[in-house]
Amino acid sequence: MSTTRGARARAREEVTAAIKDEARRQLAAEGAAKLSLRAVARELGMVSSALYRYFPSRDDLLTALIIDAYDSIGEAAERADAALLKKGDGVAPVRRWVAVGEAVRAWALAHPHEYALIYGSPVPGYTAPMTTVPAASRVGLLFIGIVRDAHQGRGVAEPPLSVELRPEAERLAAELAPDLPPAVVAALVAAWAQLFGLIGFELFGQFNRVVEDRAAFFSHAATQLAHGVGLVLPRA
Amino acid sequence: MSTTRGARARAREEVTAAIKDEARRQLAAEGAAKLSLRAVARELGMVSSALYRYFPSRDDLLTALIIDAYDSIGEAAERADAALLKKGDGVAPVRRWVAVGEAVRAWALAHPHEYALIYGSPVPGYTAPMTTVPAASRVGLLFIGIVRDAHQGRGVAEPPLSVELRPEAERLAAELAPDLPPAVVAALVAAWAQLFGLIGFELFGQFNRVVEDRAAFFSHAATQLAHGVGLVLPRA
DNA sequence: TCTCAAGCGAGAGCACTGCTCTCGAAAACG
DNA sequence: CGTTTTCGAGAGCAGTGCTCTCGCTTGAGA
Repeated sequence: MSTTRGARARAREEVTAAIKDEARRQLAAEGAAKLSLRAVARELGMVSSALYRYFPSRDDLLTALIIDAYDSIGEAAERADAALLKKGDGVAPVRRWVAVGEAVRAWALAHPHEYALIYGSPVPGYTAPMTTVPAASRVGLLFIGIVRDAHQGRGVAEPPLSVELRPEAERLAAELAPDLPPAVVAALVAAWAQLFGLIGFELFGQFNRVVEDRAAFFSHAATQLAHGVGLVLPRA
Repeated sequence: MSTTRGARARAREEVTAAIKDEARRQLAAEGAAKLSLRAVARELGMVSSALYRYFPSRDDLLTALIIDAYDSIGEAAERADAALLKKGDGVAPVRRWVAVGEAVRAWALAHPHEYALIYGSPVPGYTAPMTTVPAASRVGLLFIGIVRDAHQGRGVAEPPLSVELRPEAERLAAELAPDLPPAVVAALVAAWAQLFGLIGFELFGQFNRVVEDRAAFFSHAATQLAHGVGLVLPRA
């Protein structure tokens, strides 16, 4: 199939991958603002105009990197959860929640510029195209899955829900997890955003000269967030 | 004083202010990435090199805008709190907390690019200079003040605190608010970061196709955050 | 009051960017 | 085999941040 489809197509994929790799290298080294198409081309031994055969613009290259980053952080999160599940079958959902949060944080610390690309401020004029949606959803879906498992195991205490938010909570639940109580889904979405708020503040320097033991701080806060969603502690 | 110090110095301040104003206009219109020194100079009817008499580099202009933005959002938050306090003297701290949160969110929605500048990903080679610290602290200090007032009024229920976080919590309390219990201070710092996480997710598009009634969602989440810090509901 | 250094704007110029267009070679297809 | 598509190279355009030099203006000290 894809091998018979010609050396042409295969070469194209290879060059495309090489461009992305080099771009990712520059991204990690200097940040998105200093990512230069010409520098990428130069490093690859080709001329800048040749690069436009593969990516119609700098923003399209960025978009490709964004999707890859979403997939990378999503996979890191999923692996952390899977590794925990493999250890034993009685894993408390709280532990899974915190482990996934810590995995996300670890990925962010290891790839700060890529994290900034996807969870920081959107770059130029640029609105993320629909193609990024599936990759971007992976971490969120993982959290939903954990809460769902907890709910099926009767491990969820329903969080409070104000009357003002009830309609929105029901809409959220219908769209994201119809099998979960609206109050849980609303709390889940909020906790999801808040978790990334903690990571963003740490990564973007807001915790400088404030929080010192950031790992402990994050784990504690993530645990509290899990409680807020209704995930209860394992019976000690 | 400053008037006798010469028309020279006054002209300098005026030009500096004009540059910042025009830069802020471009920032609001197109974002930090498209802020161009040359375009600012062009709009002001001067040549680009003249601008370097006032700001030694583009990054220095950005830094000035960052400080102004921090001051602006801090002032917006403080005004919201003051306005609430003026209405009556028995204002529940929870209400103040939520009002300040909503003011911060409103400012962010009104100045998305400036918000991205200060709470989004740091721009080029970054490392915010020390000079930004006081302005950057205003919102945080305001939250601390609210919790402190609540504590003096016996309106704080101490949040849970894991043994792992106790040392860090005590350090935080000693540094930020020695008169408050470490558990409260730790929860406060976490809630502070989480609140901006909610705003960032809304502003940077993470809530697109997810949360619809964002105002209600934010108010609810902010209220929950206040409870997490220990601010209790007013006795109904 | 006069003088001279400091402050300032204009202009040219450097190295760099994203992007477009054209041209010739090479590969793929009929 | 010929034709069409694909690709890289090169030149070029408009724009960027930033530096340097050159004169004009202005304000402060002798």
